[in-house]
Amino acid sequence: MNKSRDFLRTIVEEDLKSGRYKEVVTRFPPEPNGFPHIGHAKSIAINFGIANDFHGHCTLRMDDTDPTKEDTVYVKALKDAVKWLGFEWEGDVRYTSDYFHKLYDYAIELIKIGRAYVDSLDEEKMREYRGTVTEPGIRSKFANRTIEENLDLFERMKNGEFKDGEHVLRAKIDMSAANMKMRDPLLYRIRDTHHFRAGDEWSIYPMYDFAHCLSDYIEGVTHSICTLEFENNRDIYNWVLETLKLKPPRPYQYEFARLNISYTVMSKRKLLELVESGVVNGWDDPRLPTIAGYKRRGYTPESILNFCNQIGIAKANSMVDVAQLEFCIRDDLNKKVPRVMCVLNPLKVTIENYEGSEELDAPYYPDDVPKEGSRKLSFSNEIYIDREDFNENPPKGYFRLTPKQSVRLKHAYIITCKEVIKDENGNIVEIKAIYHKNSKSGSDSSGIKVKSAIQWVDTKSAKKAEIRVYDRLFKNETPQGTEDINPNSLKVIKNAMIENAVITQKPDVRFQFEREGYFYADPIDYSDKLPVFNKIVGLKESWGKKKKVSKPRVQTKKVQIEGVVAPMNEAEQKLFDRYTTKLNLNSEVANILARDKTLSSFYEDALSHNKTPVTIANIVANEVAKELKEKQVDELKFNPSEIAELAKMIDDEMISSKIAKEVFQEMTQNGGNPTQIVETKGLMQISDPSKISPIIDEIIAKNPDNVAKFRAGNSKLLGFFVGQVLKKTNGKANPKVANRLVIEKLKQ
RNA sequence: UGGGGUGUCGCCAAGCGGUAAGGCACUGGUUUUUGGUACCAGCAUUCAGGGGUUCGAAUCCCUUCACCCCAUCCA
Repeated sequence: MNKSRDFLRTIVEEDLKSGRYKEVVTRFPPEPNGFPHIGHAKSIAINFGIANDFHGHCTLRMDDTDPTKEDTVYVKALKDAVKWLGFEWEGDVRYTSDYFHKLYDYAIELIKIGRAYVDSLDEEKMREYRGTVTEPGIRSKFANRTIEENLDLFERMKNGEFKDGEHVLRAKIDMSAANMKMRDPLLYRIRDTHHFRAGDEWSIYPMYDFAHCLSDYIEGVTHSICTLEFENNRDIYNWVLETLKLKPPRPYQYEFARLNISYTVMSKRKLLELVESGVVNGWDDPRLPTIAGYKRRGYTPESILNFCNQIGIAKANSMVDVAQLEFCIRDDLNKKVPRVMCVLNPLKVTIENYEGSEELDAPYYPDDVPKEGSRKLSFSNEIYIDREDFNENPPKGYFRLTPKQSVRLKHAYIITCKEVIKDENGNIVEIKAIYHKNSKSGSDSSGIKVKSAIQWVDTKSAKKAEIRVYDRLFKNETPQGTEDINPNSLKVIKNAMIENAVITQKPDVRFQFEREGYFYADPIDYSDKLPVFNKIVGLKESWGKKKKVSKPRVQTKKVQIEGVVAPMNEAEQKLFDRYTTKLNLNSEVANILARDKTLSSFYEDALSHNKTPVTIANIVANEVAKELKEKQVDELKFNPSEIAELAKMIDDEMISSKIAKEVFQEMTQNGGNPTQIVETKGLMQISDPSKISPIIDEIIAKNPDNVAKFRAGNSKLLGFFVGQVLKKTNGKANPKVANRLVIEKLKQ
């Protein structure tokens, strides 16, 4: 864990420190109705990661409350994903369906205390009665059923006496709640469907909002972490646990932003569409952001996990650049994977002055990768190089083979082009070259300088291989649908030639094909007879890129239209006028006070104790206003007269405004008289220059770099020095005096 | 539109009143038998906009704007 924790870890740490929980318990709770994707990986990394970091544990729970959509194939995929990423769940896999009996009992309990009822409205009516976001809803007449009636009906629902949709169980909360989710949410619905685990035992199934919080509670979860779209559901989560009066400790819900990656889609629906329409070849298509897809493509779990760590956890909706993921896999593979040679697009080269054949020593790793191992490479007068590595009319800056430019064959000799053979259409079909005998790799005494070393394979020993080159699935950064599909997302190269050392390796191996990228032996289609490799990711390229036009950055000044502010009513206007003219408040402060009834009466009250209207106004309009955002006046631990007293101390320069904030902080938390707080805490301001001066000297002596920077014109640093003085004096130094003194001393 | 959220570099993201972290991307340079890697250097006088409070504001207050979520018997 690094120094700056994400907000979730901060919460967990505080809860552990405060003793709210003895141990942290999280859970990864997917619904088994689809294949997991990299968004799930983020959630897995968060939940299991937090549990690991704080020595707690994490459960894996299948949230299987909708029998119409769920299936065991997804359960398997989900379990595989967690395991593949290297995590272990606590105990057995849990299922919400395991808790159906307990959940049913809780529902009965809710009915018994009059907080749940059986509603028999049809779907349409129910929607109508729910109201809209701006209008309150109406309670169903069935909400008046007696407890006995509800109990009876609910039991009969369970027993399968009714058809789907005839009745539901609802929580009795508030049909006019501003939060739409709280308008008597559904708890149970009738589903005459076979459940993949519970079989046909149940005719009713609990809804997410009822099942989830209680399942968390049953499992002893402490921190229930989910994505942002559940923010509105948090109220129900709390309502259920609170009205059931469950024995503490109970879980609390926290939300984070789900993962989006550019050039791909993440929603279950869109993924399903791609698979079903045949745009991709199944859920494990290497172009898909599914775990199965990344796995088949050749991504390592380490790289995915590292990616999850890099992107962080926050609440802002965001879209991560794929480049970040690509960096992670390159970074991982660079350290791990052997380099071999493969020619994707072969061009024959005949070396006219070479006879016979030989075996060349070729290490698997470059010098900067601390790994051992090498293989023998056979070399003869007929080899293949990549067509891209020869150019008859090279552009400027081309480093490879040309009629005039020699090149090194990696691990072998330097060759020079002598003749270009073309077919009747003018296509290059062969290169005739000569090699330089004394330029052998490792014992080069030729003195020839070349600009690059290229990969090659010997025609006699090389094997044919199929290479599947994957590119991003979509053309757009934020694809909407199939219309944005990149038609070239898969290119199959049938005639690539690969050095035979590769073939002797077992599957589940990754290689770097030199100068091309990282490749993975396809776990399904690979055979020694027809090797098939998937391109995981290319090497970082700086040559091709230069030619691209870099978009000129258009610096547009942000212009924003100001909205209209509601005009003040007559009383507010009168108040405003009095404040600005009589009391000399600035218009902004006067405006804040005049428009807020509680604030203005608080202010008036304070004013009766002390006649320094401006200082009091500033405190009321800023500090008191902050408190009143979350509290009612009668909840405040301080009163107007104490605020007036605080203001007086500021005016008398007994304390600085900085200290005043600290005192105010204390007043809000524990109450108390400001004068007393200042006395007991010894917060009286130090304004005597002779006391502050030596401290400044000390700081100046300790920070010669910053002194130099300040003198060079970095005036921001004034804040740094004053800050240090304040720190040394526990905030008591008079900052105005300190400011003046620092400037004086540094100007010398 | 009512409610709930979120705005810090091209993309993520720290920061919680005292010098705007870090990663990716990008741009130079050094090393290099991968146009890879590694290394060095450069990349926010400014935190959605406007006001206010303060010696000092990304952080506190007011206000405006933009985006996301909520009216499934889905989760």
